[in-house]
Amino acid sequence: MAECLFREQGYDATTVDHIAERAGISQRTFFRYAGTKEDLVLSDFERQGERMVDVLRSRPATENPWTSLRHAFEVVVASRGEQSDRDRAKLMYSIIESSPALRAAYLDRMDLIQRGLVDVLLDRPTGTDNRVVTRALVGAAFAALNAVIETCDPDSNGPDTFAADLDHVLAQLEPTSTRI
Amino acid sequence: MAECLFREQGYDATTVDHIAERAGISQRTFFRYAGTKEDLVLSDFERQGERMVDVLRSRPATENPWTSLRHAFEVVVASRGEQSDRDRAKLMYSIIESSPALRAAYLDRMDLIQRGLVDVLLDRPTGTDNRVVTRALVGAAFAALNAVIETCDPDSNGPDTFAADLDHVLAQLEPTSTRI
DNA sequence: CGCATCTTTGGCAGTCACTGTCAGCTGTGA
DNA sequence: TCACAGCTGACAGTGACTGCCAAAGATGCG
Repeated sequence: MAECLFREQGYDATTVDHIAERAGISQRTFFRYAGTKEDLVLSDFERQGERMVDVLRSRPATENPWTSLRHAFEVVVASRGEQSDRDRAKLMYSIIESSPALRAAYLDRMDLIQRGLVDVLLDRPTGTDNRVVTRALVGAAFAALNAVIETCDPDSNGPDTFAADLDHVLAQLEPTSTRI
Repeated sequence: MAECLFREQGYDATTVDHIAERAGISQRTFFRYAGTKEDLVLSDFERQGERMVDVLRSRPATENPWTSLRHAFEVVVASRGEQSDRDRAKLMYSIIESSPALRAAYLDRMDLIQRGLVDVLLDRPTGTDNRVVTRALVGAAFAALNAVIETCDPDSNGPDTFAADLDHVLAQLEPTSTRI
């Protein structure tokens, strides 16, 4: 819906009034449902984040955290299965990148997701209760994920290059002391 | 100046009009100089980022990137030398944490700094020109830095616990293939 | 069906950050 | 003293967002 407008005239140039009019509702109703103009773009990521937390919680507590995080990232990999999904993701990221405020909000959501994952890892009976290192570990894994998302060649992308790239970068980045 | 107001009544509750009035200038002049309300808080970090890029560029191109980044982070360590510096940093981070929008903007600046560091590393004649992995590496190092900043016990902080903590987390997080 | 009640919706006014424009003031050099 | 450049402030406007209230619609019950 609104994505079409964003794609056509850009995120910043599209006013909420315009979106509401196109949707056939009042501006007031728009804000009641969407919460925020940013949420139109970012709510998808938020939902992905929640699923990542769920997946992480479902992993065995004795599993290597790095491996568990890789499984959580499967949520993102899965969201890029079809070509149409990949096109949509590409569009979303180009919209996000087009507006500084939106990109900032996106990074904030990512940060919140990371905090959620950290809490899950700290809840494990095994493993350290070292918040700092766990926070850093999750941040590092996300750095790998975001690097792949960000730098992933947009076009001519084979079906599952994404998963392979992610695995490659995660392997390169795996901490020396993988068992923290 | 404005920090006092932020400390006293909170960031969001302090309007630009209020700040301008306290500074004895018009709102228009405020915006001409400060650019943005957020910049009042974040310009310090921006300057730190530039210095980090300078430091990284001054390191030998053959140096292990992880080590080079640690040297760049010395900028942050140095900015916490005195107790008064640490108090100020604590205040700044509490202000940032108090406003979602401000935290988002902070994360955005951090991201921009990382991109700057990535470009420096990619300019090195030695080393790979693998953007994805380099991006992830810098992100991982920043994850360590931010984890320490974020989780650093605010009070009863010995003089240079910060540097020690940072070294510890960076060591734990150092990628398996430290030489990428 | 009629009525009461709850929810949904829209309009209105207001706040706050931010911008463009323009007119007035200030300082500087000729 | 005059001309010109730069700084400053007032003003009006935009765009996201909120609180408030009244109208409209849906729902339940006798």
